[in-house]
Amino acid sequence: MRVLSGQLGGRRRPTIEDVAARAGVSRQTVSRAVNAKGEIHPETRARVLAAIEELGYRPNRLAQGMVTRRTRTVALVAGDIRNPFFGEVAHGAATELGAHDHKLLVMDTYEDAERELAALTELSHDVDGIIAFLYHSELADLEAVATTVPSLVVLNRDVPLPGARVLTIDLVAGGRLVAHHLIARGHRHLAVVVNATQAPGTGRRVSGFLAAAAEAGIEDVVQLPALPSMPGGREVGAELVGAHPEVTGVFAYNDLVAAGLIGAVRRAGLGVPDDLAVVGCDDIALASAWDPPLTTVRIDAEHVGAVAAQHALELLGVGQPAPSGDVFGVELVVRASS
Amino acid sequence: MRVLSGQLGGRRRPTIEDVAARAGVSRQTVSRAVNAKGEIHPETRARVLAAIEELGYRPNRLAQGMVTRRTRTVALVAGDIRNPFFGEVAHGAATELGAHDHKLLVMDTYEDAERELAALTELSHDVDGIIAFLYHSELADLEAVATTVPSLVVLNRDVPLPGARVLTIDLVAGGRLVAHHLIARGHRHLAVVVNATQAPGTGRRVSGFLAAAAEAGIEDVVQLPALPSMPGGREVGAELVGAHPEVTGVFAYNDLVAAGLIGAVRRAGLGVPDDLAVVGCDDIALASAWDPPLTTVRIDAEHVGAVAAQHALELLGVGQPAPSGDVFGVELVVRASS
DNA sequence: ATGAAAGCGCTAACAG
DNA sequence: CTGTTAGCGCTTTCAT
Repeated sequence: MRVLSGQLGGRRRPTIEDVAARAGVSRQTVSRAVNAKGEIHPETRARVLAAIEELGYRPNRLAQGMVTRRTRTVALVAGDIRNPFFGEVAHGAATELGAHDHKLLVMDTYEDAERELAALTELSHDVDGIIAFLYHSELADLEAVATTVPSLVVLNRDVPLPGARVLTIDLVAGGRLVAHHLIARGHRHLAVVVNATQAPGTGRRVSGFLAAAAEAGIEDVVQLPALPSMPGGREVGAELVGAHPEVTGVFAYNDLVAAGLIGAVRRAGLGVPDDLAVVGCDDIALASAWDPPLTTVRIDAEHVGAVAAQHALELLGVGQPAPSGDVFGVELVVRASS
Repeated sequence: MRVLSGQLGGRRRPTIEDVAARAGVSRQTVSRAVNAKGEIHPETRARVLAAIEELGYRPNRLAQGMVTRRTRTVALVAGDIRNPFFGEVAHGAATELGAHDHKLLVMDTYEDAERELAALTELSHDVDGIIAFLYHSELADLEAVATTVPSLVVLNRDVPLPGARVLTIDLVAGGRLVAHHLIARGHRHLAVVVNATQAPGTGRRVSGFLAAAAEAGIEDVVQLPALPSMPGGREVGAELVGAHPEVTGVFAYNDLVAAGLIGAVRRAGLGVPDDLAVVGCDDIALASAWDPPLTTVRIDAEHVGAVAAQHALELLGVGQPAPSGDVFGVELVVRASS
């Protein structure tokens, strides 16, 4: 007999069989009562429910999943849950999933190609659905994942994936908005922080920014690769000050990078926005509390998470259909950093 | 008799049986090769591994769990994953768990008593372990959870739970540090934001703060209940300005509350720290980017998450023993808001 | 309206 | 070292 470490008492968890015995019916009848499936006499049903209550019975999800092939679990695969943006997405998704008795699993990729694929591959066998912010996976790999997992929702990757939902945050527009804003304020020497984990010039927000700048006749935008985090922003801020003193306006990839960048720039003795205008992206809740309050591209992260979850659930045949449309709009929130 | 589903349409996921057939051995032998358990001839092992590779076999976690009674999943139950503090904890925990092939589930409680208990009860049947920031559960309920779930790690609740791990972040000391700091700077009229979801005067950080203030002869500390979020901080900031103009120093419960509070206070025309000194708690990564940079109680959230995960795993008999000791130290980081 | 039988895919215990 | 025998707890046919 095995002793389970950490387990206090010895009582075995009641099974459907125990309930059946107690109620004087068969397992199937209990199952019917629990799942409200198939015809069942109200009186029998009441007796079963009473037995369930008395015994404190809870269906074993594993056993259920074994036969239904569902785990009632959806995973969120994102760069780094420490980024409040993903925290907000996770919150929105978890809330929506919870309303339909599903749970949320989180997995960080660090936007690393290998980790991203490993996460998808591993999860695809263990969860009902995956909601993923993807940056590196090859289409062939994604197709394999889409075939394996019952429900796949891809954000930020405009790939053709039949059977999956491909949702887009309109960051091309976001990037354009930032460029227009900076140029309208008279800035001619621009820089943009690009995600160091991605190919140069790639990424929706960056390409939108570059396109709008080019249209305005500004072709020589400085591109600064950085990790999409506060430390990444610090490094790139120092570099900007040292190597590109002519730049007066920068699009900082996201709010975290903006925070680090602003700190570094000030430490070097320059002022924001006077010497350098800084614009972020995401509009995390705290962006308005900074010094200075951050100009940034607003994304309704919780809404994105909730809608992504709705799509995941719809693909699983649970809940109401998700709203139609596959692009989330963004807007520029002008505060004091630019 | 087996029903074959592979012939016509989509390819069926290979099972251990398929691998066994392909390698010309029994299921048990495949199992041994996969789990590196029991003696197995190296040559046989190689053949099995080859078959696994060719078929792209991955063990079904549900079926495994069915017999091992393990899901390889640990849950983090916390107030609100939108709070970057919990994001950092989640990241630390997920990283540690991932290193041992376990996954992290997240569930928010909003620090609501009912949700907290519901989360614990539901999860206790579905995961191997629970790491929980708890605020409301009765001891009897916790004992029931501890009995059900194989591994329970409780943070922030000093309750006797044999078989579980009860870890403490030394927020009593944190609260004392804040009081000493404020008093040393000459503040005599103090306020403290208390968690509106908890009983007044309760909570480690608050009681530490009040105790140290009392020892210094300050008994009439203003207590302001608020939700532990930025909106909560805004409300309480407005209230502070309107109803308690004599207060010159406030301990804001956590960094989010501090952010909201500072915003509200400024909007009312007062200066921080000149008119009001504000101290937060948690030291989330962004606290140093604010206006002004926030004085706060530093908690190494990622470390807390990682160590909590180590305890959870140790209770499950996985990985190395967690470090001894059950209290996480804190320190006061003095910046410019006080 | 209810029950009986047949597994889902895997591992533990015991043979050989 | 390897195979055989039993289930884990549940739902899905198919009877009755």
